[in-house]
Amino acid sequence: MSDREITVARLSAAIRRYQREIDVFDQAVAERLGLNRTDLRCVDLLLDRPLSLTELAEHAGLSQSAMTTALDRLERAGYACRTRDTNDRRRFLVQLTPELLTRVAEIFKPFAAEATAELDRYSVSELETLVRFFADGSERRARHARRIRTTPKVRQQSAHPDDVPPTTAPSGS
Amino acid sequence: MSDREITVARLSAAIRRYQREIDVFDQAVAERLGLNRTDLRCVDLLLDRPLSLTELAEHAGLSQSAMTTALDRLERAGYACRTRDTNDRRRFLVQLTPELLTRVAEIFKPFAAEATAELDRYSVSELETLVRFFADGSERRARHARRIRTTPKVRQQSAHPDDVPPTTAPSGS
DNA sequence: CCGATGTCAGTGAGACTGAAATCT
DNA sequence: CAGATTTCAGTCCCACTGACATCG
Repeated sequence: MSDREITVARLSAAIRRYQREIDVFDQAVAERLGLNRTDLRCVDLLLDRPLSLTELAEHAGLSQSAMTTALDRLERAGYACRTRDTNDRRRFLVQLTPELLTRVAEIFKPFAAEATAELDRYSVSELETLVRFFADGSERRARHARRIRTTPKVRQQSAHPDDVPPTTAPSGS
Repeated sequence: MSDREITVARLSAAIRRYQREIDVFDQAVAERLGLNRTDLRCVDLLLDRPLSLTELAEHAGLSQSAMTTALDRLERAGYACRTRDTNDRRRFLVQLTPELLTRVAEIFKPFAAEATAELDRYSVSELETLVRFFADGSERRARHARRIRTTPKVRQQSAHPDDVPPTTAPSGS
């Protein structure tokens, strides 16, 4: 096994662990805020910019009804609010409250400080390598997610022939 | 704004997008396999090695009861099986079936091929930079997840004073 | 009136707590 | 019997579908 192969193997393992720790971390953040993972994902999306309910539902991968109840939860928690769109009075924009922004900042401050300090230990060219890697990885994952969703399933025989073999994805989870 | 600051900002954005695309990708994989996200997480854990039900529950962050029903689903789908532990006949080990391994391989093959080819465009020293970054990030996230879970909440006044202010995390999500 | 936006009602999946069964 | 492992029963949260109200 070459040096390169060894390093690639270590990188694969490191990425796998990284993904798991992101999950653990996000779970801790959600619990601290008293939110479930779905609501936290909505908060993350809203940190970029206010969105209408429909837009939010699409980005979060929820139905409009589910989005309505999720948004009700966020409002009841005092983390978001509906503000009528002045141009189109059917719709509204969802905005995060200062309350939420404050709490998020409190939670992330120590983490962000450490992460920033850590980045000082990387040269600009190393940082650019990282940017390239993450950008490529994002693009590739997005592309293959589409492939996986759209590729027709090969005839797959169930291990339990008495089960109904679904043509479309079973249990629309 | 210095070159470094600009690159750091781009890196932050790239990482944020990366995390979202991982979520989208995992969702597509789960749907293709006919699993929910919880079950997919269990599969991911079992790819490393067989685990007892209790171990699996702990790693997946589930109660033992929830783990039982999740495992029932995986068995019914033909993706996992319970095999008695010969040493301790109370417990069993959960193993993935060849059926599942085949399907996972089919799904990931094009993705993995592309990712491997992409890595050829990085020097060994660049790969080592990536390993360092992911390892540090994992460790930091794990550590701060513990901090977030254990730090006592500062007296936080709810935006809705009529709500019951929970001492522990509400809605045990 | 038609299309778009958001809400409401009813249903089902899945996770939790707590009690029970089985094995060492 | 005590302790560990897994399962069962009942409950609750949350997402979905489909119908409905409202606005442009």
